[in-house]
Amino acid sequence: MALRIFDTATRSQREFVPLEVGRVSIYVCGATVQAPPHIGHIRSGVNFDILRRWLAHSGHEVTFIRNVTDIDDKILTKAAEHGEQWWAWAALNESAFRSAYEVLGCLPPTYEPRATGHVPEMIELMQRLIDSAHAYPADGDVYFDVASYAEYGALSRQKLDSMMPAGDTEGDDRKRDPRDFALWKRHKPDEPDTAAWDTPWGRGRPGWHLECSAMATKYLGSTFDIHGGGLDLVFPHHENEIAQSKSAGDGFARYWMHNAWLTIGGEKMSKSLGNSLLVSAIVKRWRPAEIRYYLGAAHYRSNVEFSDDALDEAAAGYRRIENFVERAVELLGISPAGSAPAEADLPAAFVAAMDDDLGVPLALAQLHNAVRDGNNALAEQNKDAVRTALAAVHAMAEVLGISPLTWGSTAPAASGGVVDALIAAAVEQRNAARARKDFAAADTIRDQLAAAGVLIEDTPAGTRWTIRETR
RNA sequence: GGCGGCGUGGCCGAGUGGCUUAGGCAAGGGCCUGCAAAGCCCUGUACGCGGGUUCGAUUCCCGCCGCCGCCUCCA
Repeated sequence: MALRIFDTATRSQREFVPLEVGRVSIYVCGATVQAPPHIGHIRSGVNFDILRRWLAHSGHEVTFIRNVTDIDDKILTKAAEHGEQWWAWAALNESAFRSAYEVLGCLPPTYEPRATGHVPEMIELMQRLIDSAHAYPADGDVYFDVASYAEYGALSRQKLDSMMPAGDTEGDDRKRDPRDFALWKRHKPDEPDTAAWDTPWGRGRPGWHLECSAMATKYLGSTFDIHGGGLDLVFPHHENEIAQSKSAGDGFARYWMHNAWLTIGGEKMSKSLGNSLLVSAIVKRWRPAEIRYYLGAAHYRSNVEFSDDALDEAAAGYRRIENFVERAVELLGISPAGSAPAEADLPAAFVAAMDDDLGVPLALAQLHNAVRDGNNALAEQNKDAVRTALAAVHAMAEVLGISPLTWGSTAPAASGGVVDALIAAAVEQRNAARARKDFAAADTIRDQLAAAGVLIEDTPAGTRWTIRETR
């Protein structure tokens, strides 16, 4: 059975068949770097990272492009507000985005192109559109002639006639039709000189939609497999990309995937609503692997309502997996840093769940079942069964990007020799107290260690201890 | 006004015309433990409201209510 994905264009599940056997090309709309990332942005990153991992795991060589929109109206205005050059402001936020993706375990894109680095490609695309009468220059602006593309509105199922009248009125006096959208915006006197590039139609800067069409086809070819992004990009952004690229004669994306929201108080988290929770704040309260578990656990097309309790719960779920893995590694004597177990065949139910439009919730249930099997094996000290379970757990978790073996743990050895020695000494004293049945003394030591963030567990194999970050 | 999504047990969150009613978290009971912790076993009995179709609907159809998204920058 092969992967089936829900294609926004058809509003139905379609079997995924790549253009070229064994290779997959994916373009995901990344950030407009006008502000630092909030966790909703990274949810999208995690969702598409899981897609990518699943495709890679099922034997595809994946080319994954995530762009950076580093020039637009808001970048200019926000940079000005902060007294920064627009390019410095964009670079600052771009690096915040990149590190947020990285911190939460998203594999780096194959290429991460910036809009400002692809002006020649955009000019070339505009020229093709003008030559074929799908676009027209108008006093320094260049507009796409929406009426020239019969399929306009097909992706979003919008009819031009029934759209709200308001919309983007900028340049209305120069547009042939108020619904035409800007491919290129002429330079305005109050904007920095550095934010303008020369074109055959005058100096100016790219419109939002043009860059993605230009960059997607540059890196992936005129027809590619999957185009992704957040649900809010369906209209107008993706609709406009399709109009541009197909009018220019490109085949463009074959499947469209859109992730739903991280909501807060029932509403979409967004920069403009002012209800954003920045990644930089969240990572101070939960470990990255726990946040990753939280963001990835729900189906990508479901809204996820943010709450502290929900994140605590996700953290508990992750720790359940982590506890098993740590104890299994101890029993088997594998060094956590080094030799990960050989990859096991994934359980059929896990594969079936993932193939069903990335059914992570059901796949995660399989992972937890394997953890339970592993815990039972651990209780019996059955090394072979533990090894099997560990391999399965790691293999499944790795697809989801939440394997404790990859994330590393708060394992004792990581804390350094001196701390290790001190804790070991305390544990030794406690065990001596227990041996002479002085439980009051033993419990005092345990409480003191707990206050310092060291948790003690007495197991059949002896006392083990772990350091847990307190928050 | 147009287009679209959602409403499941204490909570998060899957799923399905009946059959075995996911998984996690929390709760209660038990096992284990000096006591814990971790873990394991057992328990809860849910599908917004009103109709309809059906032998049977949470699942299909119609209506209603509520919430949310897009149509303007937005993952």
